[in-house]
Amino acid sequence: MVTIAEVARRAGVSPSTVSYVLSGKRAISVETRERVRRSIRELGYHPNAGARALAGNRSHVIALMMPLRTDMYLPVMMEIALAVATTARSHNYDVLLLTGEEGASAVRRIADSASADAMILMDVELDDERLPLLDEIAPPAVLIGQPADPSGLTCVDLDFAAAGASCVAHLAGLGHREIALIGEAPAVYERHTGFAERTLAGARAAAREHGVRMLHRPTEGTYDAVAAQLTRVFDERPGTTGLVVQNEAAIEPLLSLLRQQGRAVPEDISVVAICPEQVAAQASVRLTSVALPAQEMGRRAVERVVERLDGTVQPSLDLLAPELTHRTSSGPAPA
Amino acid sequence: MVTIAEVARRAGVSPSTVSYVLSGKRAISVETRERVRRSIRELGYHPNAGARALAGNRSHVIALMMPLRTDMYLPVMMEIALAVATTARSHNYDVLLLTGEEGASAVRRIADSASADAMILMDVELDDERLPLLDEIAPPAVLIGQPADPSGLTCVDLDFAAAGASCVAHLAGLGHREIALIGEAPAVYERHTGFAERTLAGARAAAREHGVRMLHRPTEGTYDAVAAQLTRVFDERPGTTGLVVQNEAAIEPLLSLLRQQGRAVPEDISVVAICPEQVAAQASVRLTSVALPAQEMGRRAVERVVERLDGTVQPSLDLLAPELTHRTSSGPAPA
DNA sequence: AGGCTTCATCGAAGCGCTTCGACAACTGCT
DNA sequence: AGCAGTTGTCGAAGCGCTTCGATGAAGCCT
Repeated sequence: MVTIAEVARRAGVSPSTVSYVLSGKRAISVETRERVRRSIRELGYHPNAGARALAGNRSHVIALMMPLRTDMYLPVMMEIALAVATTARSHNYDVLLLTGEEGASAVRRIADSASADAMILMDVELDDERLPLLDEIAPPAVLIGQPADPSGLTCVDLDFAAAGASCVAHLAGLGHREIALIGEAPAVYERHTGFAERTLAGARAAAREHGVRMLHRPTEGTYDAVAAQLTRVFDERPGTTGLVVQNEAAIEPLLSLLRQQGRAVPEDISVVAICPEQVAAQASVRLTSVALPAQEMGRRAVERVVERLDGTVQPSLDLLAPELTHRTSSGPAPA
Repeated sequence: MVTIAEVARRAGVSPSTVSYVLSGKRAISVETRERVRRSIRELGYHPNAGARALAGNRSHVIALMMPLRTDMYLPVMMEIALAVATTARSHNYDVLLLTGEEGASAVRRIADSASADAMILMDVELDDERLPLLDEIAPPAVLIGQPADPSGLTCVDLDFAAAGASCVAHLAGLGHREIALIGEAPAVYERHTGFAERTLAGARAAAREHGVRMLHRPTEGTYDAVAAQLTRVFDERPGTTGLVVQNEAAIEPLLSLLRQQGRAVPEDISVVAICPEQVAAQASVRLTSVALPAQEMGRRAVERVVERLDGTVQPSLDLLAPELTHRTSSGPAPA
């Protein structure tokens, strides 16, 4: 194992000088700096992480806590996690992956053991059990998602209310007067998941504003469940000409069912989805959609973390504006 | 911050005694042990990770390296990652998440800085650039996937050759005589990804053995690409009555297309997939499938790591036997 | 009873790094 | 010429833990 002492010896300086070259916390002459750098390169030196954490009081690690529920959105979560990890690396942090399984106690453990300098909590729920703990611990936390009361917290999230509204506005602008929101599984609403409720609220408000009638139908992602909900929609509101879908699993079944029923997209019925770009672009119909900017959220979360870590910025709510991309699944309402 | 010294003082013992209670490396009387434990509990003590790593020469961290390519299988990777993390926790390890982006140099960095006691490499390719490095570093590595030459390495993987074979055998057993393997994207084969090639080889061998004719058609996961490949299959071999699908993205488009073409599943055509259980069970037709045991692989990988870490076991190739579940998408070949 | 083990505990060293204060060598004033 | 300030470097302390050797007490044998 290569130590800082060996690097120092080879460069003809003291260990502390090497440390200062590495951290830049004191001025070092150009020649010395270069000599040290060369020595580091030639020996392939990487500072011992434990020693560095102990002496420096920072671990150079960001903890990433998965949601308590991992029954859904695996791809989205993975995308966020990858974005967090790569962005973190670009700021010289590593990422510790914590599962929801350990629950709130993981927050305590990581904080107490100084395993991480900061934490990112994914997919926080409106009333997340981990939140009260955040006040009691030293390392700053950034939330992906939005709890009921985000005051005093640093949050990054898509503005789901605006996303719901923009889907409705899009359809209204195309002349649709009766629409339905095909939502997440009922369980998601029952546990008051923030993003689902905010999307719904945003959509309802927009519907009111534009004088559009809107049904809300939560659904499981299975083919049969989607079929049942779709039938209900058209039974109750035969004049429905627009669908907003916020349920990744339901998308393909839905398109497939419409095809089977002889309802052409977008001639007879328009579909707007709230889902990852990739899903929208790869679906059997190229879907008009509001993107779920997973990567962007991961990236921003890390940037908020870094800011908190090396400046004294205020906690803030960072809502990404939804971007609706018009593809081929939506068009003017049939006459 | 609570230190071991405080725990010791409160329990009326020396710090070293507390350490021995924690590690169990020396005999401690029952009363002392209990007193120390109580003290730990009451103070909410968690050992400082950095100090522990430095003094003990083990970080209690397992590094999980994502594949170099992350363009695919995000849900599967996420499942593996979650299984790795939870299993690791149950053995008192944390997991450091490394992206492929950093490439092979991440192996060096983690080893040199002693950031992890072991590493798990996901989705290794036949000729993975990270492999040569593994010989040069101290921490043991476990691979998920199988390189060209697995000798001397500890690997965990589904037995894809057997998986391919069992799909073909299943169809052959139902009387099918002409089948097609709808595979991953061409790029996957071009870069010689192990699992895709082994599946193909296994399927081919089984086809030969059972006297079945088999076409192999790699395909992108888009609707249009699947449609094109499907057309080609039925043009070239109108007698095709069985499909093996190894391409998650292609599944729904495929089922949807068959429906549109008026080919009933499984009356006219049988479909067998190699995909995660959940996908097979939630598809628009309940698919006969060989499961991709993501969780099991993650779990096993950690167990191999732990074995390597605290015993001296030999490197080994751990191939999971494929399990084919018969659902409603496959049946007797039409007369 | 004296010497040997065994058991339970302690004290101190040291893991590799960061950081603080000290200091020598310059610089630029007056 | 003499002094204050600046710049570049060093030595040493100390971060909180593990572990090694030492030690005292207790139990066992002859």
